[in-house]
Amino acid sequence: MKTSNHSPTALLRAHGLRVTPQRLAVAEYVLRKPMHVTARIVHEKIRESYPAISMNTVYLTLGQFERCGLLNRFEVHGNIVFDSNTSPHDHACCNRCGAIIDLDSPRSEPSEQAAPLPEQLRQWQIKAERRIWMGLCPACNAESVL
Amino acid sequence: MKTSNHSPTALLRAHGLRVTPQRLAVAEYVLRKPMHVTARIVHEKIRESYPAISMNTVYLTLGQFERCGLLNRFEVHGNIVFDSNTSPHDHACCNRCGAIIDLDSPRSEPSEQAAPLPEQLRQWQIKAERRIWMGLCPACNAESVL
DNA sequence: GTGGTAGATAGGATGTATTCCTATAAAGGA
DNA sequence: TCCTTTATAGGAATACATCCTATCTACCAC
Ligand SMILES: [Mn+2]
Ligand SMILES: [Mn+2]
Ligand SMILES: [Zn+2]
Ligand SMILES: [Zn+2]
Repeated sequence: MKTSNHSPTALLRAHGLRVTPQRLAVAEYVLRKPMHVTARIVHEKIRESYPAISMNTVYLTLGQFERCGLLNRFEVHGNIVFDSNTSPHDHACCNRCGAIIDLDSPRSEPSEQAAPLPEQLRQWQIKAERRIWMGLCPACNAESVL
Repeated sequence: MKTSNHSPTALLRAHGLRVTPQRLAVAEYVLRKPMHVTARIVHEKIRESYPAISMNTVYLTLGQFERCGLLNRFEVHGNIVFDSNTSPHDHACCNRCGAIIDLDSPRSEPSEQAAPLPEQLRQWQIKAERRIWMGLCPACNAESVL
């Protein structure tokens, strides 16, 4: 079993990216498990172990990871969110606390669209479909009743 | 037939908004037909006939219209877009030229969700569902082939 | 009509997320 | 080890949205 192929270092190499401490730190934090992060969150987190990292590097690195297919990007409430779960899925976002959760989409296979492509888009070249439910998460909903 | 009830003036009054020249100008431009506009676009347009209007007033007015249910707000590519088509529908957006089109959703009645509410959201209080297809519109797609 | 008051506007200041620029530093191949 | 290419840090620049406040005005009561 070649675990080296799954290490962050090997992952970077496999995508033609030079292995730098900054990229390793970002990869180890972001790609470890499915998560939703903003550039600011990544910056704050990485600085704990790598205080000199700049915001610019975080943006560049996340953008590269996106271009490599290691991350997806979407927006919610005007913020850019990076998603390390790259399989097709939908989201729900709490309007109050900002929590974002993954939804198990009812798609039988990854390439399948969640919904049939509307008639009007027959001439379009569709790259992505985004679905997001907005509202109050259970915790915030309970608070708002008080 | 009381057409006055459908005039912009009557519309503002019906929603408890004072009738000012600025609000009238915005209402006449934005609520005339279904459209997607940003605050910047509204500002530029209104200034043609009302050069003194400020960006701040445009933001305030659009926000008030939204709270009255006369407009919906969503985001695309980091920009806030106001939609004067307030019936439930989905969108497609061109990644290249930014064009946004309405999609006839396959919803039999306005209150119906376009897709069944996912199991995981049973405890949530959902306020809105957003669906957007991203890609290249026919015109931009043709250009990209050249 | 007039006057008073609550609400609206203009203009500018402020905040914040993202991108751009550039000199320096470092990765990795020869 | 050296060299070339690429990455990084830091700061400037941009762009959008919101906040603040003095002035103005719509409109209601009289
Ligand atoms: Mn996700
Ligand atoms: Mn629309
Ligand atoms: Zn919440
Ligand atoms: Zn286009």
